[in-house]
Amino acid sequence: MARRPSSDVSLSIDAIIEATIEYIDTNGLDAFTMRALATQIGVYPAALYYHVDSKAKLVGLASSRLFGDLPVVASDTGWQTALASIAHSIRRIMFNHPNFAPVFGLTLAADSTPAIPFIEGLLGVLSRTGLSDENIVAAYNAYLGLIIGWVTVELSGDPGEGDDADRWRQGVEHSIVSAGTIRNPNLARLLPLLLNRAFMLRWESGETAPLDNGFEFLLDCFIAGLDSKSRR
Amino acid sequence: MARRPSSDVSLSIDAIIEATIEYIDTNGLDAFTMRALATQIGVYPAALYYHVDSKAKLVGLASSRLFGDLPVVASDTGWQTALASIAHSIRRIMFNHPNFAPVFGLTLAADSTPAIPFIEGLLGVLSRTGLSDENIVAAYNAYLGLIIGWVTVELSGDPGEGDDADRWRQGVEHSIVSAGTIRNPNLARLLPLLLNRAFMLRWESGETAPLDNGFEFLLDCFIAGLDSKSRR
DNA sequence: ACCTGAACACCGTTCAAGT
DNA sequence: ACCTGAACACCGTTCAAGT
Repeated sequence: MARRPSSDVSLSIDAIIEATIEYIDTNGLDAFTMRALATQIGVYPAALYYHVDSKAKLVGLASSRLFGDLPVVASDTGWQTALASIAHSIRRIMFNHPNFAPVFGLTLAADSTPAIPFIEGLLGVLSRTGLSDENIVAAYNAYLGLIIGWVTVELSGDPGEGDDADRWRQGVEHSIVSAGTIRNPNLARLLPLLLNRAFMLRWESGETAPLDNGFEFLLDCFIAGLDSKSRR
Repeated sequence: MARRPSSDVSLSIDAIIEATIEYIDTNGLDAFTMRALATQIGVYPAALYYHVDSKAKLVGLASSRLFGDLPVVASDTGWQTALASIAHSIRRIMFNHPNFAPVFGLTLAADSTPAIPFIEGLLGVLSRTGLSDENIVAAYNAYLGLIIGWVTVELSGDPGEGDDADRWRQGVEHSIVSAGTIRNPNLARLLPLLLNRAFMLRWESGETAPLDNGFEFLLDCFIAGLDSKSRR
């Protein structure tokens, strides 16, 4: 309850970022407030503002930090293998911090200086495709946005807990099933495969119901398409 | 300033949703509060809660509404053309409401009953590929998540206005340029093509600096990859 | 049924004052 | 330099009371 002045805790921007990640991981993004973070650290809320500009920037810093130690890929593998490997690494990181899903996109705009070794490595892999420089940049954007964006929506939309969510779940299921009639033959045919396993037709987020098939399919298509483009 | 009891305004869930879209489009998501919305409508804040459960659900309803009238694609075109056309339609809708970027992902989890005609049409297009039912579902998820997710991150990360943003922009540019040295040869070579035109290396969001090349490249790769998969 | 008016329990952020 | 203590200007949401 009472905040301890806690002379043993030395505040620093790094410690604040680490505490932010820990708090959001365990309590969720909605529960994250500057006051709650201050209480957890054992300090007055205003103390945070000596080290941090605003709550929004702090969350952005925490999100960027998560991508800080991306593995640098070995340079002796084929670029197809490397691209698949990097994609799985990023998705794994995001799945390790699902509560950050709504803000992962911010990382792609924030100051990414610490990610430069990763960027350099990725550009190196893409350079091995033999594409033109213009197409390498296009492929870089296509690839990064595809991973971050796709997994972001995969992890989005958790309805939360409680009876309210249960009623919501049943309502969604009922409205979908009752729509799969003669008017919607494709929906009716695919219904068993779609229920809670497809975007717009699910009631769980990727955290509890990952869409592995969809992600692998997308990655396969992208790499295959990149391959056919590079051979031209 | 003073709220008018305004006997001429009849409140309804539809009117509230429309007002929400208008407010967020013009003032931004951060500025959107239940109190501000009430003031704009000319009603007391508590009045909104007679029609709406919570602010979060209202924003979700507004986001879903934006996708409510997606064009149903003609059934006589090739599936490749249809997929490209639908993708561009969705991206256009999202670009018409860039302030909704952080919540577009919610639409893919929310109750999507009004979107069922669109879903049925998309499943019909994908059925024309000749893929197995399992792969049709995988392709459905790959495709929808790719569009919504990619454009979401494309539109994310606007740093806002003001001198603060200007200093941020220059700081990002400087740190990138100074990193493009002998240690990072690929970054150095591609620098002119990357600056403000690539994820993690830009200081404008897609709203002011769209990444058309990246999106077209991704769409091309996906459709080409889907094509090669369907021929097997 | 639908809205008012006021209140409750919070927020992010600022700032003088301490050390 | 770094944190305290208190305050300011807000929030979302609830609820009795009105009509």
